[in-house]
Amino acid sequence: MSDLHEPVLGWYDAHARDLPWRDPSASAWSVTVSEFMLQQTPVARVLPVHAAWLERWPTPAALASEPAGEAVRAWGRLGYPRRALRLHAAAVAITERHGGEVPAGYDDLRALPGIGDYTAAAIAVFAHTRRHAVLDTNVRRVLTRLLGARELPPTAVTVGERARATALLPDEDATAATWSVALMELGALVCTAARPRCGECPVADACAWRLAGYPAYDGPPRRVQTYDGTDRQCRGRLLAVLRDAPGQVSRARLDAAWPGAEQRERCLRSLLEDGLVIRTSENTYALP
DNA sequence: CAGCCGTGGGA
DNA sequence: TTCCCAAGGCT
Repeated sequence: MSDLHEPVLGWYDAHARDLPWRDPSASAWSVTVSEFMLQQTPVARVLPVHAAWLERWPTPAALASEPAGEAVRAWGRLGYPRRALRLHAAAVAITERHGGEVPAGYDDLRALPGIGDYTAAAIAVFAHTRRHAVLDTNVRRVLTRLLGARELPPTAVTVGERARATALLPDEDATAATWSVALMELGALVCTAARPRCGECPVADACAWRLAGYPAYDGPPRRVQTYDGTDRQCRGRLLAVLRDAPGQVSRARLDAAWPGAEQRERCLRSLLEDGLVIRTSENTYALP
């Protein structure tokens, strides 16, 4: 038992947020939906959409029985709407290949659309209490500071990071699961990317980064993605028109949503290629 | 594998 | 106001 376990688990017990997908009664499907929605979207914005989603589609089969466009519409403004498409596709696969039950094994989960290393581990651990390292951006930042004496982790997960995270897992499955969610929560609430609250950290005394005097990040520059005027913004505008309309939308309505014709054409084409939009007639479009 | 894929809120 | 994100995945 690492001497980090007790203080971190104790801190989590006292300070963890009461989130619906963490409730003991939460289904594996609820956890799955939350993990898709939380991919790059803050908790506060996920909460209401997650509740509405579970109310409408309490099981994977319920979602799978509806057109993918309904998932895109219900996704609302969470961003990255391809996630809605992938969640719908995952529901279909779960229904067809796993009898409607969210699989518990990492490999089965990893094979589902929209589920990468992080999400497969998260569902296996948080929904099925499996013992597996969960390496999200929060956990990576916490462990990098605590053990690596650096401010931020490298761009991609390294074998060393994974080995350290795995070696640090408590022996018991349930304790390991709580440990993983506790590290995530610590990263989200205390060991934040900017302005870490070391005064509130249960393992500040053991933190290699703090003990080294908080050396500044020295890796490759981390690019800030621009947004205004990009294809992402244009796609967002076009899709918002489709989402907010009950049925089909005329080409003119879409044209009015973005000024640049060339960029608008490119983006509409890419939305069609992604399957987020379908053409319903010569001059009308709709959600799939 | 670096770049692309949305969005709205906090500092 | 402007900047910087926030529980990734895919190609």
